[in-house]
Amino acid sequence: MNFSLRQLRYAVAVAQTGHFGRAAELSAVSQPALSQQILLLESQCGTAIFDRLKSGVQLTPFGRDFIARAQEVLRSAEALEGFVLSYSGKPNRPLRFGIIPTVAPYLLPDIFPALQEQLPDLRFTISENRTEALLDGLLEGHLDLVLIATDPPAGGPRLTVEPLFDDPFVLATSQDVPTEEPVALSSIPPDRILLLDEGHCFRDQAIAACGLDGGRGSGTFSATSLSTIVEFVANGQGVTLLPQIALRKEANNPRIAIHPLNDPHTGRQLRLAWRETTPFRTSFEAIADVIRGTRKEPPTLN
Amino acid sequence: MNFSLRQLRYAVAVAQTGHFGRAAELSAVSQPALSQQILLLESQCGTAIFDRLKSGVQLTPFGRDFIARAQEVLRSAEALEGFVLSYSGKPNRPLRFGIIPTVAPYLLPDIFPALQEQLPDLRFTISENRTEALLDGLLEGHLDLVLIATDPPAGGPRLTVEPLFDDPFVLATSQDVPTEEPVALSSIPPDRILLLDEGHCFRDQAIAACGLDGGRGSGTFSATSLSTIVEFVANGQGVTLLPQIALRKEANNPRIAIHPLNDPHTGRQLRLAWRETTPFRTSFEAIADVIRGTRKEPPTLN
DNA sequence: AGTTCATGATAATTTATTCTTATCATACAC
DNA sequence: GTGTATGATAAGAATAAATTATCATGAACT
Repeated sequence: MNFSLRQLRYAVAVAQTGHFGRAAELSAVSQPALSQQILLLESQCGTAIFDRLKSGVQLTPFGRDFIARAQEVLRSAEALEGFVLSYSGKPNRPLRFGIIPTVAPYLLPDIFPALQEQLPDLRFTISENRTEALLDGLLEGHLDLVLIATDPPAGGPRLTVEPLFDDPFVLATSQDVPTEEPVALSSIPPDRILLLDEGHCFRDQAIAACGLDGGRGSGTFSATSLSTIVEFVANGQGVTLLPQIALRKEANNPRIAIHPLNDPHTGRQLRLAWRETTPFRTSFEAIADVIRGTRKEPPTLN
Repeated sequence: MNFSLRQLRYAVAVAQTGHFGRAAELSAVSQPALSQQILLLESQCGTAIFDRLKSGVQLTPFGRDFIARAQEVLRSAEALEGFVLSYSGKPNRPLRFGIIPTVAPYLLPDIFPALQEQLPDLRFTISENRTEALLDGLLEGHLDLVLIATDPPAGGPRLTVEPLFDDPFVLATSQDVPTEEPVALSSIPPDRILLLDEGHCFRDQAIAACGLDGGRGSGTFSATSLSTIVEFVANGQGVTLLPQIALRKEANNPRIAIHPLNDPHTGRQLRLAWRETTPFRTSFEAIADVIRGTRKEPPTLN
């Protein structure tokens, strides 16, 4: 009792055509090949499925039940095959694209139109979340692709990380604070530096860049967006680091001043990450290219 | 896209054990054999089903859906296999046994207890009908086995016919009709011979034995059982042929007389018939043996 | 750091399965 | 009869799938 899907397909073909020769043709094999498999199947069943009559091939009473159940097997096998086909190659559903909050508002205006123009077959569902949540979503299968600014930790299903470009940091102060440029981060009083909430990678990066003690929390500030921080800065409540990509939007604020840092390597690297085992690797690589392309074509303000 | 049940079974085994080696053991194959099939399956899918981590094997998001559907395929395949197993070998349901009316009341008292004793695993549903209806039922699948007294016609699914024993005919007359024995059938006035309704094979056989013109119907008689005919005979309305197996019952009637025929070969042969392609051939052959056995063991009267 | 162990992948070979072509057997039609 | 249609059978070639042996890699533990 060890039939194969192939045997079932042959048997159903015979049942449908009522003719071994035509069933073989339908199955794109020679008639003896099909005959042999049917014979084998019948011997495995211990009884005949078909009555070979001169007037044509008919189902035995056993065969009627057998074929009905065999069709059920084939139906579910076809459902599986359809699922696989729909999944492989080009995605047939919106790609779930997660982006960290310190990137999304600044990059999306560039990359979303570019993606729609250059990869019109792809659709997207964008979600904004912190790095950890994004990586979880990736591993759980809730997300297909994430844009982050750190190297994901090992452990768990492996990820492919595709670097996009570097994003240097600059210092934002209120307009009325005189500063010589380029600024040395070490010259800034630690308690003047405004940071995002815990959990934002940009907070950790800013802490590292300024050589601060991460454990200390001023506690009085709570900001989940750079725009909010910029408002604090504009009101003279302190200074902050900003990633360069944020400048086009945030530097419009006339009440703040932007200052380059004396260490030009202070910054972050933006990257795409996806499950190494994704079916959409090719699409993701194309997306990375498109995103890199947006850095050149529209000459950024900053 | 041409996966096999075997590949699906391997994949489900890996999903269940989370371990290629144990999955191979469970599937009773070597680990490389299973690995190869999984790899092949994944390449057919165009994407990975499993993430091979050091901490164990996990399903990819795609793999979760894939395995769920694969299990559905395997479930229906197992249902088919279960059906086949339940069908093959010993029948697991009552065998539908059809018997012609001129045999059933006379043979059943012998063979039913014998079958129950000698083949206790088998159960029966007995139905009484004329030959043509029985053969139809056999071909339609409503009956498994029939006991008839003629050679079934060719055409339609082929039947296996297993002869049981000969059943000679005798003449029944009313008690007050003096007759010299053995009787020559030709000596009987045709219009004195009482016959069963159309469609009973025994009617045709009696007509043939007496050399009558089958077309002619006396019209005034309508009898569907030999017992009724015997009552007619007892009342002096004519004579009839009786099969020997009927005598034990019918010859108890004190108002009739039984006379052997001068041609000892006049009679019928009882036979079992079943579909050549039945799964129960072995059981049917055993049944034939049991029925033949009943002719010897209980020494029949006359 | 180096060693060992566990685990899955890979390679080479053998074994099973499934195909193909050619041919046969049988019933039916004319 | 003779030809035609149909499914079964035979023999050998082609594929598919198994086996054993070995490798590669990362984790665990001296």
